[in-house]
Amino acid sequence: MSEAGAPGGAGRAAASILHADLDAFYASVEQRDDPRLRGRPVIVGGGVVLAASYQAKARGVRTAMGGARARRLCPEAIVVPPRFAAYTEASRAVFAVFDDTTPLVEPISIDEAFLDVAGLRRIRGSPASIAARLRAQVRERVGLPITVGIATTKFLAKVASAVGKPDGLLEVPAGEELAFLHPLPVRRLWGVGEATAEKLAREQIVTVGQLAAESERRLAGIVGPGAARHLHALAHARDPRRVRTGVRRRSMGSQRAIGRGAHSAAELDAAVLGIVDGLGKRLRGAGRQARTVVLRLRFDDYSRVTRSHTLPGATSQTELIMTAARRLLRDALPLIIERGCTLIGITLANLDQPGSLQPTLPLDPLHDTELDAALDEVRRRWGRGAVTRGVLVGRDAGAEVPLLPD
DNA sequence: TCTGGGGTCCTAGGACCC
DNA sequence: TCTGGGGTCCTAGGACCC
Repeated sequence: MSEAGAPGGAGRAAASILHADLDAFYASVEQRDDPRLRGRPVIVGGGVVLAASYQAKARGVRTAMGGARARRLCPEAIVVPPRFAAYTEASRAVFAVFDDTTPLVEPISIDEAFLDVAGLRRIRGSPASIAARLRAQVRERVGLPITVGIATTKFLAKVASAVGKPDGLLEVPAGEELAFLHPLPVRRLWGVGEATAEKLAREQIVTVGQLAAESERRLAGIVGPGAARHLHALAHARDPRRVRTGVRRRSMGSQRAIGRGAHSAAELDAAVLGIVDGLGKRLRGAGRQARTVVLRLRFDDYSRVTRSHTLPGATSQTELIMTAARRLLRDALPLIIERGCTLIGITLANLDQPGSLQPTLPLDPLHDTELDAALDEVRRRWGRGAVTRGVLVGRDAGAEVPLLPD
């Protein structure tokens, strides 16, 4: 089965999805800004490795590895603390290059994005030449190496950039998808992590080709029906997802490590307050509202739990979020005392889901001006988008007042 | 081997309503 | 008196990604 719509009526869509991925992003920014680090093994981060330069990767250092182990593997590595402001600025500059390339840019993270260049052939040339130019511009304007994968689908473009690293350009031409994909290990499939790879290995499924040869039904017995459908499709290079612009984040969170040992209730409360205060600012800065407050805890033994509470209506008010967070914290206190807490975090979810809050406001007698004032009060407290209808209680009890959700 | 901080998506059970 | 099925919402946990 092939996608319709290729120019000239050819049966198959040309490879025109780009996946652009900065190489060892944090470490590359450090090497760019400090000439002494160039060409040398660099590790960003102390406790764990946030990023490693390719010279450090060559020695076996990997992202998320513990700092002690990384230093053992590569004692001559230069360890530098992260400078998040510099990475944010570099990312902004790189995305400006993306935006100059095509209007169809879908950011995935601080250092990677999908770009759709299907409509640009006449004015900007082939996808491969567009990608080459993009790489040159990122190098010139931002001073960073970037790898671009080109394919007919998002997933294959992403795999292509991973295989093409570092500082490379790799196209999987239309028609050659399976030949490219099937020799690769299953771990390359999006959604196969350590746990899933192990389950598959127990069934002698190690390569993408071996996975593709299995029936979806059998896969479902190994990894569950949802994952089976997903992996089966990817292994056959089926991935209909479009490059989407304007995707909004669905949750916003912050957490901090608080060290081992006993923490007083006041300490925990202060930590949560600091986190919630920061999140409230971010939330309001983004013009968003949250309905669900999630408390995340990690314990001495690295086990984790979450506790959540959903508010009746969305809010961006620090006070309301903090009230919910405090309650969650109080309920989790016995667990914290028993197991020892080393990390505490708050995630705000259900962003911009208005909910069905029905506050009651006394209005007697009912005048329009009072109703308006009451609505203003509700909107001030709970956000403008939240108000969609009202119900009259008392005289004309139960009558609905339609309100425009402004 | 030791573990940071930011996210996404899926599953499953219970409550509740029709 | 005993009994359905479907749908939504909420909570908790797990897996995964960068």
